[in-house]
Amino acid sequence: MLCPVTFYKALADDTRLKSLLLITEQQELCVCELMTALELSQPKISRHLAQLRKANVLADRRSGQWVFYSLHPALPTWAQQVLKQTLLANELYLAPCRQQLSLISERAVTQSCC
Amino acid sequence: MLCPVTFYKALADDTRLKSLLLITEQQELCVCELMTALELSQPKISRHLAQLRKANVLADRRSGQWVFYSLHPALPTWAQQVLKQTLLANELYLAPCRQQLSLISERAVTQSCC
DNA sequence: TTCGCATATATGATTATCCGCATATTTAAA
DNA sequence: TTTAAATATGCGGATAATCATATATGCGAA
Repeated sequence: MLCPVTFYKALADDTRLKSLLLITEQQELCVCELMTALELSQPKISRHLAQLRKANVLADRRSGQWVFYSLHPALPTWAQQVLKQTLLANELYLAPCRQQLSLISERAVTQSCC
Repeated sequence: MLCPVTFYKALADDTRLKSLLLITEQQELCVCELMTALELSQPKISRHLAQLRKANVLADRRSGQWVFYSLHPALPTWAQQVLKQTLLANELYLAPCRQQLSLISERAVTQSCC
């Protein structure tokens, strides 16, 4: 059972909120994708993702050397809807991140990964 | 224009979240009502309300010696919906506060105020 | 004007949060 | 088994949030 204030503390940071909204939009992202999308250091991303994991907001799945994060399957419906609404109503907030994300997906066609 | 992360920082504290949800539910509440509803000190309530006021989440209206707080008229629709959804999906979170609130409204019939 | 109630704010101490840096862990490939 | 890539975490140090206490302000009544 997710306490509302715990949930909102998870959203109360720029790095975490952007990560969460990007994951809401893209279903699943790995750490290196978030690193380049947000243009932030690896430990910083990783630490915030760990917080979201501990709060049961995100779930992680390892696939080889990559760890993919997605919304936790047990995340309450109301919390999911809050994320979706925030995403839809704040299109521009994620624009620079999407820009960066699109660059790696192009690169990924030719090169190995992130 | 309200930045999403600013809004969620406003919700990321127990006192503020409960105050906001109570105000969402009751339309308008004064400081002394929130004090007894949350069973917290006057300066503590006042300081958190000031934060919400500065963030343009709440609006204040003075009526004699009382100051009534309500959701800011310019609060974006998405933010209003987030509050409403949180309220509906977390009935029990506010139960003790409502209990305390009902006690003063009974008292208010006979006595002066809060 | 003086008093009392409701509310706001200043101050200093405590605590929580966030960060960079270094290092550990896990996995795949050589 | 050594190496490199991806990810996680330990450890201070800096910054910000929160709190309790004391005090200030604004308003109505006497």
